[in-house]
Amino acid sequence: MYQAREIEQKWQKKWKDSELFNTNLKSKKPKFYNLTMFPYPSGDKLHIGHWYNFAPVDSYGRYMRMKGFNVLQPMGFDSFGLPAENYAIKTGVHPKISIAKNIDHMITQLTEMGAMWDFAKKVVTSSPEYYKWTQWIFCKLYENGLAYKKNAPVNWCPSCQTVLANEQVKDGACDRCKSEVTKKDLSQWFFKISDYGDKLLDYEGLDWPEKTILMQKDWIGKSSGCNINFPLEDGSDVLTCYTTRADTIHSVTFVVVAPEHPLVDDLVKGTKYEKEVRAMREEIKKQTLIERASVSGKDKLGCFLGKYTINPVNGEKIPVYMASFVLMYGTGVVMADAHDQRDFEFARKHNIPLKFVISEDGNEINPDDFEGAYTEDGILFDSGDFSGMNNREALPKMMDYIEGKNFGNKTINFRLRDWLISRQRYWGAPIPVVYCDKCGEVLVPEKDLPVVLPDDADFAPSGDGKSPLEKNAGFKNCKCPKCGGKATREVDTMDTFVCSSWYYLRYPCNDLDDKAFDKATIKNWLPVDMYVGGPEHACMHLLYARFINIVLHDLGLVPNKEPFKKLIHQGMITKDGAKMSKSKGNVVGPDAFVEKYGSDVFRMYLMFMGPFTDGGDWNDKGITGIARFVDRFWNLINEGSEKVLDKDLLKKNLHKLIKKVGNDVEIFHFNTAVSAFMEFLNFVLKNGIDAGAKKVLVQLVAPLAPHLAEECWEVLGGKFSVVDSKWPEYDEKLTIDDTVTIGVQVNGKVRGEVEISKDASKEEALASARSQENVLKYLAEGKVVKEIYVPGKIIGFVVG
RNA sequence: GUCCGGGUGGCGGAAUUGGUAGACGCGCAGGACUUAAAAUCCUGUUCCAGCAAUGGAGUGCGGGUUCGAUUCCCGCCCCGGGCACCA
Repeated sequence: MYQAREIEQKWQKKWKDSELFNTNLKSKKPKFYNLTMFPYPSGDKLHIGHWYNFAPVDSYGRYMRMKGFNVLQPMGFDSFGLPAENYAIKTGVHPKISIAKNIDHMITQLTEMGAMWDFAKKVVTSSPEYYKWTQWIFCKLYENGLAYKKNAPVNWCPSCQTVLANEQVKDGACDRCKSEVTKKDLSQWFFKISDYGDKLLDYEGLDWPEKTILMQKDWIGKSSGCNINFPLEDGSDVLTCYTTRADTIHSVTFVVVAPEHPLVDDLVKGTKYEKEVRAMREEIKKQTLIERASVSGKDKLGCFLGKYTINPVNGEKIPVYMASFVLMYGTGVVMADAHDQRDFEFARKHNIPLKFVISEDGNEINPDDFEGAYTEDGILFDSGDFSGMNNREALPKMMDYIEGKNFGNKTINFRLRDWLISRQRYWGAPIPVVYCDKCGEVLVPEKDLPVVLPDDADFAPSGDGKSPLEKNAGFKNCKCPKCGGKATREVDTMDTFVCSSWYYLRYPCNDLDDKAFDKATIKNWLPVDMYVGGPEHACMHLLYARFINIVLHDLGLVPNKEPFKKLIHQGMITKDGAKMSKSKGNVVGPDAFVEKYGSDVFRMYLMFMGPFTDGGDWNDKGITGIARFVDRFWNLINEGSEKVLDKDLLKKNLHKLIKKVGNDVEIFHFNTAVSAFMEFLNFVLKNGIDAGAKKVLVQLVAPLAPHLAEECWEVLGGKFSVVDSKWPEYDEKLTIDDTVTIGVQVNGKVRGEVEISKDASKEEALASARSQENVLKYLAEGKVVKEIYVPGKIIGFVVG
């Protein structure tokens, strides 16, 4: 019986004492940066999801180490943020204290996992040594015009009492606490990520899941179209509309302005429409994001602004409206027509005339005969010189025409908004800016960093939307770094996603006190070769980190443009099909299973459950299969019969196993790698195994069951440590069988099977198939009209 | 609404440049060992019929292409995820 707990503790101690996992960054071996998204030290325990994510990453890292790479596999803690602060508000325990305690506990558990974390390089984002450099990065962005403060309607979470970035709002609700998000006009800090749309759309050289790239692309939302100028009839102003559908310009019968557009006030000022428009705007503002989006087209709010404008292509006089369905995207003004469903419905409601310019065959059609918009592509009519053309083919030509006539100009738009990074909360990195009576907004110089977060703040939210630091005079009042005069500090803190957007740069440079990172070290170690984390970060952390890295790259601070070369997402572990959560009370804790079966069994079971990217549903029962496997493995190594029945077959199967396990681990298919071990074990328990094969077997299992392998390796007289032994090689020839068993089909139905040489000729194969009684029986039913032989796959007859 | 994934035994899952569907494990049934139990070992296990050989059905549903389809094509249904007034 394998004494898992005892043996695992023995090796955990030895690994620690020997500093086996402290990566020597200067080694001559090829580097491999193996990274998993660092955990948030909330609660004080690793949950099953952490294990499911981390253990396979470690298995992969161990495999790469045995393949001869100098593997850097660091671990750290994303320790700023709301959970710690909310916990503090609830219990009165300072986040600094609870975070330190949780990190300690998590390190103990992470060690029990038996993973080769390099804790010597750990980062803790809430430590001044770290956030000093988060602030420094803020400064770099500020100095280059990429960080700015502006007053804007922003997402506000009434429950978290803070603003949120667009990326942190899901279905109109706070991504953290699910409260409904409202809009609030506040002065906030932004990072100018919207300038980086095109650079972020360049995925050259990245080995990322298609889906993740697609999600980011959708989020960035590049669209090309043109801005078309519609002069007001009275000549007082010009309305610039953004459209991707310049082909419908001849059907435009009205223009619509977004309610938030400053132009609305100018247009109605001093007219009889002023009062009505103002009331309508208030009503629209009262709607939440969800309401505004859920109302169907014909119920949209809006009204006439009392002005007319001229369609530049045909000189027609058309009315100007304001409506809730127009967003502050593009120019915030759109041209409207019968080829858009929203426009169509809005026009019907307000009795605005409509006309078509596209139909299936180019013959004139009339909106009066239609219930809704005509949104299909087709042939243009009533469109001047473009009549008779396919609308999609005409589109680029019409844009050229519009530009040529000076009616407007081609332009590109992105859906991506600037990243709102200020938070009205205590537990975050202070924004290194002060406000001086004399000098105005002043950036804190590098020599004065970090701006230290005070320990004595009253972290309870004030309820007025202001940061708790507002009331901390010791923090707030300061001297201006420029003139030495009286000044106050910025009291907002940074979004934790800023902290996590550069941590991967810090790990290999963690011993530097005088800079965030060292260019030469970065050049050696970045990009991250393998990055593993949840898919929910596609448009948050993964986008932010790319943005920050690209900025640092553009500033010449980081050699590589992209931070993460290969990306993989782990799936989610559920319980009875439901997401595990404390509130549902269905959380499965790993500790009891580790206690009972040991870490190796537990992590191997998680890997055996299914493909890594799929996740799975937790079931207490299945783990016994892995426990049995480990016991049988242990017994085999210690007392397995060395009397081998078939030496050649043993050798062949061993080489097949080497190939299979290596290939599977490389693509994170741990489930089939474990299956292959079981099959091999079942084979050698019958066939017997020799000492050489035992050693190879132990090496192969080392990435998946590190403690078991280390102990077996010692038993077999191997030199410490097994992870520093060379991964076994296989002979391709030995992995191919000389004979194959293939099926014989008659009219597509399997009627027998034959064992033939792998390179048997068609004649040999067919002859062998005809020797089967059952096959002959079916062949006798008619005349053979076709004979099929696919070597190694199938023999087939078609009987007519 | 739209764009991605996915749907295989009682369960987790294997197998796709079209070629014997169900590897491996769990569970279950029977047997061995034991006074007994646990543990362990052996045998069986997609469903239906049959002692068996074997035959029939079968990879969400309905069609199609093919000697042959879980795999390719068309049309649906269901589940998971992303985006959602972006003009």
